[in-house]
Amino acid sequence: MGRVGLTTERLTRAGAELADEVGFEQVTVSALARRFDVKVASLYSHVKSSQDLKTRIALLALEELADRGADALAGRAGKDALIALADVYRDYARQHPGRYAATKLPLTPEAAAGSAGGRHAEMTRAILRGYDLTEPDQTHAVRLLGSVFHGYVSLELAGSFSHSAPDSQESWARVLDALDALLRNWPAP
Amino acid sequence: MGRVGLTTERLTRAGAELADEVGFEQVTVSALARRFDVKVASLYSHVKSSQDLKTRIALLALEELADRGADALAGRAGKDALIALADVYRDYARQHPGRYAATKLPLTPEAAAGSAGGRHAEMTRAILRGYDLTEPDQTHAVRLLGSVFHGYVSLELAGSFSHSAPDSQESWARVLDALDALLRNWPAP
DNA sequence: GCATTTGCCTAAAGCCTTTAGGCAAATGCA
DNA sequence: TGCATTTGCCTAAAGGCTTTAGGCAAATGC
Repeated sequence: MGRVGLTTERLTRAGAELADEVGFEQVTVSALARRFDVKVASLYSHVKSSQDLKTRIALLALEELADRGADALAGRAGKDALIALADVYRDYARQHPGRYAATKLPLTPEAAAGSAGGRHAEMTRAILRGYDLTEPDQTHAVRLLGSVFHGYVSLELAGSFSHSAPDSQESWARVLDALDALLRNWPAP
Repeated sequence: MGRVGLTTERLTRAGAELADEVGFEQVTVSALARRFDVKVASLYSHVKSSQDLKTRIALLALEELADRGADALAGRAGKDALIALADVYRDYARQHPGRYAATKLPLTPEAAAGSAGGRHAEMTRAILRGYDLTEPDQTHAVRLLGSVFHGYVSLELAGSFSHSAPDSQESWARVLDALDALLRNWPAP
């Protein structure tokens, strides 16, 4: 057999596609080898371990997501920016459920440091500049927004909102309305 | 070897303990067999599969959590109730991380139907009776609260809030203050 | 053109899941 | 109490995923 041209990069991308197709949990070095029609052991020259592969997929997804967020935020402020960033997360999760799941993989401190995690936090802070919050409330608000985005998208993806009225899309819009109202009217301690 | 007294019930409870010790992902039929000092195959008379075991642990955790919630809600209303239920989730997740992770296991529709999931939704609705919301805003608010509880607790458990000031405990309190304010002042569409 | 590097392969060990079939302890019933 | 049945745990075995070691041939570099 000739060479297929395996690469850490290609394996990571293919792993991300595989995750979207079968779920992040089901991403396996074996499945990836099958996809390239190559023996399993061959992959171990390019990724250290199954864990390493998953971490790389997570880092890729975090970067993609941060890139989309940056695009969406460009030129927007206030509620507009809030909705834009929120929709980036939700849309990404719906379009790429496996990759989105990957972003929730617990990272080692070193991996986290080299990840786009910081960019995500920074984007949320950027949104809050359109509101009138000072520290420490700004940090509390960052955490609240992160919780809502992550929580809502996770629950929606798990189907929690799909078996009752009203439509999840409608709740999403109203939840963002509510968050905007809350940020404009943040309670004093 | 004599009989150890394996039971679906005992396996489920031991599985939940194991989950809290090593993580829900690491709960394995093999590990459980080791814990009972019994051969792996023996467990298969009591649980159908590894998936079945995990589902049972998830259902157990959902029940425990609902029980705690019901206790906490008894005799409380308004912000008091909100904080009480929120703390139940957060405390449970901190005391029983493996069980908490189990509650996020995607369930089949049948399993979900027989689960305490309905009680959880009902408890959140009960809290909202202390505020002045009518449908469909009440449902939007239910989804928001669920998202915040789930999202905050997940992120906190993943360590997202542990490497920066202020303390997560403080953010939690202020986030609940903010939610209370929001519910008292829910924006019109 | 030859030496070195690189890429994928075979082999093998270890662990997890799951099914099949067996023996002995517990239980139930005369 | 004695015997039959059920029940509980065991051995055996097959199949899948992970990971390491060592080998050969294609690609690369001088």
